[in-house]
Amino acid sequence: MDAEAIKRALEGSGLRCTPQRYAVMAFLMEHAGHPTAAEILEAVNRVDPRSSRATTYNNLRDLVQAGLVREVAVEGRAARFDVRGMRHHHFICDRCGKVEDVEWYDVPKPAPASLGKRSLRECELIFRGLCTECAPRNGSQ
Amino acid sequence: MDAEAIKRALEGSGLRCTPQRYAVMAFLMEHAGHPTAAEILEAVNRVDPRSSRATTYNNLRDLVQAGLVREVAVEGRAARFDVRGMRHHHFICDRCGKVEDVEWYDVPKPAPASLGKRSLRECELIFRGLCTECAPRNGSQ
DNA sequence: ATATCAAATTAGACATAATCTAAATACTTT
DNA sequence: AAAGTATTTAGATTATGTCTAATTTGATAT
Repeated sequence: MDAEAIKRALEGSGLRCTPQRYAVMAFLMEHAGHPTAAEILEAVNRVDPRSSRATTYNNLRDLVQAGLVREVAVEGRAARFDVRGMRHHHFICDRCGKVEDVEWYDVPKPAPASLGKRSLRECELIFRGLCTECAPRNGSQ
Repeated sequence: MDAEAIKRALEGSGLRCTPQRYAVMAFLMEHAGHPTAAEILEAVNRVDPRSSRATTYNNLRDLVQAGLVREVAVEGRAARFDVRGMRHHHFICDRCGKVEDVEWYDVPKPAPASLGKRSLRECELIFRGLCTECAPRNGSQ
């Protein structure tokens, strides 16, 4: 989509806009499905095969550190990623494990007493249940 | 702690109360620190070395399926577990990755429109920031 | 332009986490 | 006791992620 915007975002964070790094950002922006590192790598190399596994992992780490990308908190073995654009919550399907976005709304903060000396940066909601595909075939299987 | 309660909980879910399975439950009930499977295995075998890795993983899977144990949604490589006793939210430290419990309070549900046909079972909050230990040494390191 | 230097990329080895397989063992019910 | 099912086990296998050391790239200063 907006090549210039990606370039600016990267350089604004002190990261060079390399082809590999750009490709990771571009893919994440076009695919809100919370892909895993392996999926990102495969997708990037499908278009123009020129990123190694180490580079993809390095870039994901750098982008997360720069705050441009977020590692989503889900159970399950592989890390999943998100562009940190619009804030949103997450819905995780009990049955198929799919992770979907849910429109953002503000969440009441916990009582200061239960936070103690901790410093709070953000709150995120995780909903669980059955996704649109899995809800109908409820109890069964 | 309450050996009989664990036994009843297991059998109520159609699971035999084997020494290995019991040990997993007992350990989880005494340690609210969201241990990984490897930590559970090691702790169980420290007391009375008699559970294999496969068994520990099998039992954790069974206990999660039975709804007695929960796999906590965190980023990071290793799955972490919880007894499904008192409800609580989670706080994840940005710096050291520790996962701590935060006292439960009710969370406003999302607008029906943003859920669509999905069926909602539960909402859980994830807080992020710096834990009591990491908050002081803020920016540094 | 060219030299210089730090940042980024790479292949492949390594490490860690989780699952699978096939055989042995332990309960439960008859 | 016999039969049948659930459970456990060691070790192989897969999946995921990290590290290393060498090379390449790209920005900056000359």
